[in-house]
Amino acid sequence: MKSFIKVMKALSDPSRVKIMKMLQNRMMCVCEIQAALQFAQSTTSKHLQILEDSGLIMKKKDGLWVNYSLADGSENPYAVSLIGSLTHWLDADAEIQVLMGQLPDIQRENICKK
Amino acid sequence: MKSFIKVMKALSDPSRVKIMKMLQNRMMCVCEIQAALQFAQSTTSKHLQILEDSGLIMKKKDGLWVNYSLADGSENPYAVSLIGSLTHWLDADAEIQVLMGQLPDIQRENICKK
DNA sequence: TTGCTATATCGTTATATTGCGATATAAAAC
DNA sequence: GTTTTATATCGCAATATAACGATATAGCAA
Repeated sequence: MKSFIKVMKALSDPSRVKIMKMLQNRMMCVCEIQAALQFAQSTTSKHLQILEDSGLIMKKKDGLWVNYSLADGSENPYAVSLIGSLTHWLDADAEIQVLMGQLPDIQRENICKK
Repeated sequence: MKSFIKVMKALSDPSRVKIMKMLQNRMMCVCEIQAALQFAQSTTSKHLQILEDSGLIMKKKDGLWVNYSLADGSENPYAVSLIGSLTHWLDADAEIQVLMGQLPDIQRENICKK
């Protein structure tokens, strides 16, 4: 029950769902996600932590960057199913489409390392 | 997005998930659900309202009783999918098994009409 | 070493959620 | 009509969540 509730809670926030949809497209570092969602860095980091803790996403350090991507699902069986469903879900959603449209312009080279 | 979030929020509470699992077994009135969950009547009613509003369950009046059952899913496409997944999910969960075990003893004839 | 950059964590505030008891509504019985 | 019963709604307290800024940590560069 606990792991199920964790996945559901993680996906009951629109911002976290947006993160899932972006990661479905490609792996991203924290500052890219932050730029896409227009959130403070601490807020972005916390959302990512909740998603990771539920087994929906995973992280991989690359020097100074931390790259987040969709989890393979080995952590939480309910996460596998939801990740799969989310693949087709919400593609027609207006908010998601706007977000996806600006995704190509969000690259860590342009955002970080000022 | 909004209807998706509604379903996820509805299912991020253990008590509401329990209600879903019970209704998967059979239709129930409010006082039966209240007895099963050991909640105040107002609390039970509120949970049911949240589930109904998300399109996960539906109600049917029968005189003084209001019978709740799983929705057919015409209200919310995400609800259909989750109702389907929940059919097999959590059957092995300890809390759910205890609840299901005491379900046969919970009948409106024994609970209401004191 | 010192600085700089990306990310994580802490502390706080505003809002949302969950529970309750009290009250209101609706339908049946008297 | 009044009473009874099942359910819904209201108002409140306790807790959880989501946002922020400030600070801490980790890794590269000089």
